Amino acid sequence: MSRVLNNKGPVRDATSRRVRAAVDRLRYVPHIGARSLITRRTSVIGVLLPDLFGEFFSEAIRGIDRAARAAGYQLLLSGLHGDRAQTLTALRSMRGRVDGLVVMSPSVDGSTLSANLPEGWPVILLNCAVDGAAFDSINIDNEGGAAAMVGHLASLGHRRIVHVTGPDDNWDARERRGGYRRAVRAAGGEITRDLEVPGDFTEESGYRAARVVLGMRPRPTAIFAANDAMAIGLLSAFQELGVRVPGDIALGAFDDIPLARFMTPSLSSVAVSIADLGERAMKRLFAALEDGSRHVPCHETLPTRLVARRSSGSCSQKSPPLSRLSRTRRKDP
Amino acid sequence: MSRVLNNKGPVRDATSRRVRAAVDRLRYVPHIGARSLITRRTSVIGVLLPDLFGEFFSEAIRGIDRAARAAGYQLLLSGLHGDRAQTLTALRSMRGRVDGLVVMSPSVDGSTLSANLPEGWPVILLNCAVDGAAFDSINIDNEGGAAAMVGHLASLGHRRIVHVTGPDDNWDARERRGGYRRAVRAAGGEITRDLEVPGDFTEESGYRAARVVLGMRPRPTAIFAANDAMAIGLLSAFQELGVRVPGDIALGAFDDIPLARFMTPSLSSVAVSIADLGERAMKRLFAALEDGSRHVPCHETLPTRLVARRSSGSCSQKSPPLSRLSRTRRKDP
DNA sequence: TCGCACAATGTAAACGTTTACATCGCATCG
DNA sequence: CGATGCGATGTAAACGTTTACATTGTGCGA
Repeated sequence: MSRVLNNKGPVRDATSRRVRAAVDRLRYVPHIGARSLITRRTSVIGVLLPDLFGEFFSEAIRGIDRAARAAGYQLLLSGLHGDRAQTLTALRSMRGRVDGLVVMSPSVDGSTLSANLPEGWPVILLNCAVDGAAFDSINIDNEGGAAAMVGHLASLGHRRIVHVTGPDDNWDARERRGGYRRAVRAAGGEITRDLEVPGDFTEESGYRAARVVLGMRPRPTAIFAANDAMAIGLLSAFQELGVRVPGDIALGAFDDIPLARFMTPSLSSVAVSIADLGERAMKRLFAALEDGSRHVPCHETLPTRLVARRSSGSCSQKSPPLSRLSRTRRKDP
Repeated sequence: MSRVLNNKGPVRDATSRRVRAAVDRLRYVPHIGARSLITRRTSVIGVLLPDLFGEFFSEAIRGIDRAARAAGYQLLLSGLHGDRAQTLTALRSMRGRVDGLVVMSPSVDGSTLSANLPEGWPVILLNCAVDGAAFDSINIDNEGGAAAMVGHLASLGHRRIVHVTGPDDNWDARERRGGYRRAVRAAGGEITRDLEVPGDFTEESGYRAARVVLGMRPRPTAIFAANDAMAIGLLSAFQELGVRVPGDIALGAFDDIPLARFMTPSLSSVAVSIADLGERAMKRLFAALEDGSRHVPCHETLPTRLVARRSSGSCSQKSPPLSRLSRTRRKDP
């Protein structure tokens, strides 16, 4: 019976033993679905991610899972592939299955989201272009990180700095471009639309951007790529074309994926602890869950860290120190 | 009412419209949890993974999610950190929440698993050390892949080939060691316990193994690392110590993570399509779901592909071809 | 005109838990 | 000795759906 399994209400010791014996004998396991119907809590958190791809995603999940496990929650995962209808479907099928929601969707606009999100649900938005106080949110300091990288390049003497952008409909991309512009302006550098080469966060678009950049006159002396993947594409192209980095042109990027330090030359980038982002989001979600309906949404911005390596020309370090090795632990082959 | 939402039973057009109007007006959304109580299906698949870490895991999830989404299923994710009790807890809290299970757990033994798995549940085992016909299973051809890599090294003239192993309790690791031994024997090479250096799949253990290998007399001419992460550790150590690869010592590994081709020198490895593994598993699971109780468990082994790059000394290719670039697409920064 | 078949709709049981409440036995106290 | 209170246990309603079944309404052939 329910009272002995959950230690609720008074129950005599003998009875408890008798019940437990029967439970064992019949291999009875409670049906969690039925329980959550009456309890109105599922111990499940819904997680909506933009794309199930690459290090970024896996890091985010790792942080989220760590916090969830610690709090006794499970994760209902959904990777929404940018499609609006799919987002809606995913949201809908979460109803009645989850206690709260973590949504990371840099390319979905705020109104769509808030229109389809259930009223009273605890929701944490990660890196969403949603303004206002409607929901809790945690964002990466894209603007500050980008400005730091561009400032770093400027401090090395560069004044003609190209920015290879991310997609226009991506919130992170827009923020990073903003940081780029601010830093260029602050450094008294040149700021034109021509210096912004459109990309889409893929390696391939970086590869293509390389030729565009090399065609510019006078040739820019530095590039800030909006993410590491595009920087890798740029490096590949430069290597093929015999352009030396950072000798002929300096390069900085954003994300600091594990690959970055293994590139030749090693890639200067802006690091952000994605796992922390996820873990933090969950902690806030649990807090909101406790507070119930009387919860004031709050907004947080996670700082970034500039990692100067060889591609920006600031550092002559040859090999990575061992201390960083252990970070990339892989339990599974 | 249920009949109009699900298009079951006869219902007049006018009534249907009237009901739908009310549904819209009240913003009614069905409670999926309650529905699954009576229908006895949840449209959710439980996924148990060894560790939520790195490319390997994210690729697996990606394949699983792709197939699940296509079939209208959602994913209940759980990363079990090797702990037996946690595995049991995870399994238990899946009861009543999922229609089927995908379990990837290279370090859990078969008896533990089959003892705690519900009787009639459709379950697919990935890379598990579970023998017999109890459950469906899909495995990677670790043995064959390892043998291919070692054979590749032998064909380049190497006879004294070291194997840096994975953890002993890991099924993949044991299989790969078996492949190593078979290939060495077949090539008439030296086969001693001394040539097997213990590792644990981490970069750090690879780094440490490097010094062990360099201390051997006569010095081995080639190394087969049981996974890429350890090979990266080896490369770091060799670089620091001024040992040239493949000049002084050749190196081959296993997994072909995206990083492999960006290392200097680029890393020869054994590729396996993890995403395919996941997708395949889901398809089989759905098939089992259809068949109901009358389903014969079947076992499958996924082939691997040898990718010879510079670290093994077989190939002088300098930069990766563009065609491979698009594979590493990252939607999110 | 009266059944009759059949389509449309209303009704209630069922799924497997939790929990509020009723009941019962027992000891203590007036 | 009977009333009171309390700890232990039994009972049934509730959660939000689906579905089998009962009921009602309608047109049609006999």
